[in-house]
Amino acid sequence: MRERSSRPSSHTVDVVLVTTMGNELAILLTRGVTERERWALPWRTPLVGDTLEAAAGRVAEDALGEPPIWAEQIGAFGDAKRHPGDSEISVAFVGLVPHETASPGSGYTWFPMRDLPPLSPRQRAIVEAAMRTMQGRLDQAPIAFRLLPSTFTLSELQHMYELLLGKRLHKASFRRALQAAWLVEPTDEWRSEGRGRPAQLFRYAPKKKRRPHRAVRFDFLYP
Amino acid sequence: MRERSSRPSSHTVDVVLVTTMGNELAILLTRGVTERERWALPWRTPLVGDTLEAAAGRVAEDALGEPPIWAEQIGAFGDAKRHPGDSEISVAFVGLVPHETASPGSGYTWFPMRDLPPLSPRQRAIVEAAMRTMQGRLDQAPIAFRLLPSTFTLSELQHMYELLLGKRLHKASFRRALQAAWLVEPTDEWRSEGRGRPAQLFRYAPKKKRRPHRAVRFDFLYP
DNA sequence: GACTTTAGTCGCAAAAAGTGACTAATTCGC
DNA sequence: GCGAATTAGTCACTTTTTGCGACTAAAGTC
Repeated sequence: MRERSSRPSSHTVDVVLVTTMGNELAILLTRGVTERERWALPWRTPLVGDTLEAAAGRVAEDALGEPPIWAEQIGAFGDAKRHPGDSEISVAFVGLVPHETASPGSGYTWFPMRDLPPLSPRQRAIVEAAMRTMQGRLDQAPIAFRLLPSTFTLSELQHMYELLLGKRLHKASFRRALQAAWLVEPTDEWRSEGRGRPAQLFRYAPKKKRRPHRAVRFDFLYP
Repeated sequence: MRERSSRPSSHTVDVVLVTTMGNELAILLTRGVTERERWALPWRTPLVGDTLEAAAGRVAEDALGEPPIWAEQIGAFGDAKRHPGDSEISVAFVGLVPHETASPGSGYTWFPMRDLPPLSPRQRAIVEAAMRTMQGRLDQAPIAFRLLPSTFTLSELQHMYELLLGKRLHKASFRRALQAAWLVEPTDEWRSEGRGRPAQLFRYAPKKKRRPHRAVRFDFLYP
């Protein structure tokens, strides 16, 4: 092993772990090791030879005892803003975790997105980017399905999407898009949930689909 | 200044500088400083206190004498794959440069995308990601316009998009999308380009637009 | 003047998206 | 038992967007 490789890393892997808590999104925070007075995203310094993805997975397992059902790199964040671990740059990831099976270890707490404690400027930026990245992936990867049990009602699925996207969806449109994408198939079970008509249970069962063909759309955004 | 900050960085900023050469895309490569036998993406170790964006701009200026007309971070790349500079991770950027005004410094050469020399696995991955990122931004930011002179014909603009996207576009659809986005306005000049009807010159002149409202689309891709 | 070449536009058909309103099956209050 | 309330599921209509062929316009070539 070369000498340079044994030098401590100047970058950390910071992970935004997102889950659903009741009717809103929550992210996992921890009391900073070095700065005990404020909350911070879970992070670690990657081991030598570790891939970034592996390091992110390890952060999640340290915090929750299990890996996220989906994770993706957001990017590298490093500027004048201070980081709790004093690292020069943070390579940030966003990961989704089903709330039922994930039990935070000691020192870790779920915070609802609507009511986050003060974070460092860099970490605030990371959290915002995490939400954008996750929401942008929702219609490109079937990640919402894995936050639900293996069978679910279409209303449950729609509510999951609404929660993750942070906006209401029209029932008929949602189901139409779902059908067009060939993503779910009905089971022969129904679930009666208190009042109202029982709902049919579906399972995630994607079928091959031709790639949609599209030209330029000039969807320029003016924020 | 803290002691830790004066330690050399373990990350580099690698930049994929893209330009148009004749009828195809080209990227800028340089003979590696440490490994002279192979070509590599231009890179540098960011100065202490530098933002990543600033470092990327500096790389471009070192190589071409001017900053890119657009640049965006692709992400951090760091795995088992070897990097010419031996850095643990590379924070990669993609930038676009108009070919006319950019003159590569000594040791730098434009290579057409169709005919790249052997690169390290990590840098190959970076180049591929750079293209995806750039192409994904084309309909979200007016970056193609800045590769053209301040006035241009719509055919020139369409050819630029076709070059960057790597696919043909339908003329009428392209112009319709352009009109809907309120991005260009006609000048009162016309250009006669040899044979064929003279083309009207346009300039980039964006007007405010309401944000398009869209629900979930389930455009899942099966690669 | 006929032909070629490039620019620019029209208009239709098909597909996709937004949305209100309907039917269906259940529980609750009485 | 029966109507109101509640949730599920579907239909039908309208509007918007997209793909694309075909047309007209203005230049050069021979």
